[in-house]
Amino acid sequence: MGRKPCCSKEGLNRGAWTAMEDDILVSYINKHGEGKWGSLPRRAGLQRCGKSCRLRWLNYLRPGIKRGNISGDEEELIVRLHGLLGNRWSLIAGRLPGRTDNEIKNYWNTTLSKKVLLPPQGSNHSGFSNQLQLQAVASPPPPEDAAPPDTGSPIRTKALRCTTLMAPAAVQETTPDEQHDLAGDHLCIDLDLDGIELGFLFSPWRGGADDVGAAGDHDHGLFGACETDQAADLEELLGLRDSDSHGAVPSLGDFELAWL
DNA sequence: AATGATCTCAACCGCTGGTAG
DNA sequence: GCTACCAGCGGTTGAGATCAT
Repeated sequence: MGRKPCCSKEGLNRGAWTAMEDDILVSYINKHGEGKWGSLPRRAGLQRCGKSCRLRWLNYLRPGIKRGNISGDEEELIVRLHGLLGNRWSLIAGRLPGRTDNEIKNYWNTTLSKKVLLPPQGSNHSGFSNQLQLQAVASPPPPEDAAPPDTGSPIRTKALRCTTLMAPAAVQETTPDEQHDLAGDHLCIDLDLDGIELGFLFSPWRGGADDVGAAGDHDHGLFGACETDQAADLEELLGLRDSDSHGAVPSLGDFELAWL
């Protein structure tokens, strides 16, 4: 569509950045701020395309970037989020302070994808719990009325329509049988994610059906109806629950913000 | 020590979504 | 509504590092 090809200009530097180029970029951004990547190279006096500058800044030069040594906790978080979100590296990176999407993508492709594909039986030498391995590897079972088997595809995180959000209080007012229904096949949420019902996607995080009867009063999060540690974990993973402030119910707006 | 195989990760490429005109 | 531009995303590449023989 007549789009200007990036980096096609003759005379632009390509490949690895030099220390001097890094200095120029950092000092320019420190002085003028991020943004306007298209014109930044010209204004900063860099022989690079805007995309290259943006990438260099975001993945390497930005303050607060952690490099290397991805911890076990971070690794587990990546696996869990990947099982939920798929290759949405920027979203996953958003839950890992100091990590970039590029780094997580690389780490997944070179290390974690192999680990996760290891058969779960036998020893647990990969460092993941068996449950975690299953969650990461297995696709959730499609709901009966699921639209087209777009299988293996994780959540499409762009919520198109939110039809129902059942408050935990409402759940608690239901009978035990109703609670069972609510927490059985789906969680108490009906978010239409481009044809995919969010509830079933979260179902694998639930414990067994036996857990349902144990629903207590202490969990009041968005996924409170399923009343499992996994649900609580998921809320934290998605930023829907502040680990320090148990009991806070996120608003729908919070929920959407957490996804988008 | 030499050499080929494998791994890692920074950078590039092409595409999409948002938006201003 | 159409077009063009910009920002951002995810897949891929390739140079350098590391490992195995």
